[in-house]
Amino acid sequence: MNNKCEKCIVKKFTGLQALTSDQLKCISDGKITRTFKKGDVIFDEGDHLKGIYCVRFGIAKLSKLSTNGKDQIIKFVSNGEVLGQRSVIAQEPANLRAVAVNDMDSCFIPKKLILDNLQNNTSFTLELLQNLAHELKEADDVIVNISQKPVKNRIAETLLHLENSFGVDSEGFMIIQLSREDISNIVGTATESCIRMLSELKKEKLIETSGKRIKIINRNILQKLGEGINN
Amino acid sequence: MNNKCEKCIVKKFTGLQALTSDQLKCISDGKITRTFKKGDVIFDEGDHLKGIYCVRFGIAKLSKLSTNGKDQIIKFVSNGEVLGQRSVIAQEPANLRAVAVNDMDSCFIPKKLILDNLQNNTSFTLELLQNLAHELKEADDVIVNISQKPVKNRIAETLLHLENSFGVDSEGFMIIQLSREDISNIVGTATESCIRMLSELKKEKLIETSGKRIKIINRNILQKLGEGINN
DNA sequence: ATAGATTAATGATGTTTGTCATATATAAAT
DNA sequence: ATTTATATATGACAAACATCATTAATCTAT
Repeated sequence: MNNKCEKCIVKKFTGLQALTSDQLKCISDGKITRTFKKGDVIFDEGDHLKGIYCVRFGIAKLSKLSTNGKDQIIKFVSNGEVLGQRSVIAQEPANLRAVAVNDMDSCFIPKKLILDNLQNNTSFTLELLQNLAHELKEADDVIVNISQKPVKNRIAETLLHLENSFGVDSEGFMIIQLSREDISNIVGTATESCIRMLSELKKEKLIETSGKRIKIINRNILQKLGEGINN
Repeated sequence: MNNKCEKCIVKKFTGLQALTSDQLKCISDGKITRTFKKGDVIFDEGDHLKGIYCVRFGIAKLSKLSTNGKDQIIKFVSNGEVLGQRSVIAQEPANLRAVAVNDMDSCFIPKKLILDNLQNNTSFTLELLQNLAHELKEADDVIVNISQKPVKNRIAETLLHLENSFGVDSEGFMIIQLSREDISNIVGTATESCIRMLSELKKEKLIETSGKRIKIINRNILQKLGEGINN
């Protein structure tokens, strides 16, 4: 569905730098791959990352533990997108925890290679810059939404966003399957509140559910809700 | 107080690129300066920026209008820091609005010069990359705080952060003076709620106020509040 | 210095959201 | 297949927060 491998940063810089280093060649041949099972911690807050992960297949969630014990989900990363680049670029410990939402295949790119390329490969660096610029915009938008919209509206928006990012199966159910707790940790609310709102959306015939599976029925009204329009 | 001009990105790249272009020289001589008065809009959401602003003196706030009519403040920018780089780098319209909190002097750097340097000046590009990486971390932290901590705790944290960023005068009052509405737009709450919480903090002898001026008295307890510890 | 406008403060009240308790459904393990 | 654990659902209630109304204080302009 969402096969963005042509956007994968690995391809970008293998193509651009014409394989000057052995390491680079090694990676482009796909030799350093890492697989994770659903629930595996890819890296944790405070970890010193030895490289970045390019997701070949699967979905990871990035989250951060709050002092109140809740684990706020910041964003999801999937096919062709990259995990851990901020920490490696800034040469700082990871600010977020990365956990596999599904079974996951990734390509591991050692830190050294990244840092070498930062020095020598302008196209690569510019690509990263665009990446961070985009992430920053998204983060700012999340700040506005989360602080100013009520829970129900945030859930509506989250559902649309998840459907849009990861697609639906043949029956129209969203591919990504999250626990109610995960959803509540995206919108920043109590799990019970999240469940209640989903029930409401169900009663209002905007969504359907079947276990963890969620199907969006009335995209229009959900959209309006997401934009903060309540009736 | 907070004279970070040695960190100013202008100095960074004038120093590093040894003034190869006339434009560059012109800027480093401080010829293209722009001043703003308190309340002036430097740029607005959706504007196509023709360059970035390096703040020489003063403070600007970056905010974004929510669908509920509230103007969420995302961050402040002051001496030696840069405004508008994300939009120029990404070559996108501004995602945020920038308004002068004080009278403000800035150095305007035309877009063309930035983009040229992105192609040719690795050190400059790396500097920007570090910048964005840092901003992204800060934005992620804000997401966690704003979604998981109660208003009072967020206000405590905000006050400490503002004092820390902009310093205090000889009497110990914070240099930056914001309206109650501005503070409420940082923490994402109603103005009245914000005022009530400030009154509470005053009763608890954690802060003192005199008009818009705020002085922090008990830094320790405020710090604990900011960390989410409520007694 | 005074009038008018804006901002701050506080009370009363209603809404939203969180917490705790408990029931039901679903998944996992033996 | 049956038990055990875990996730989902819902009710009852409490806490946090928003909204509206009103008064007090501060700022601005003449």
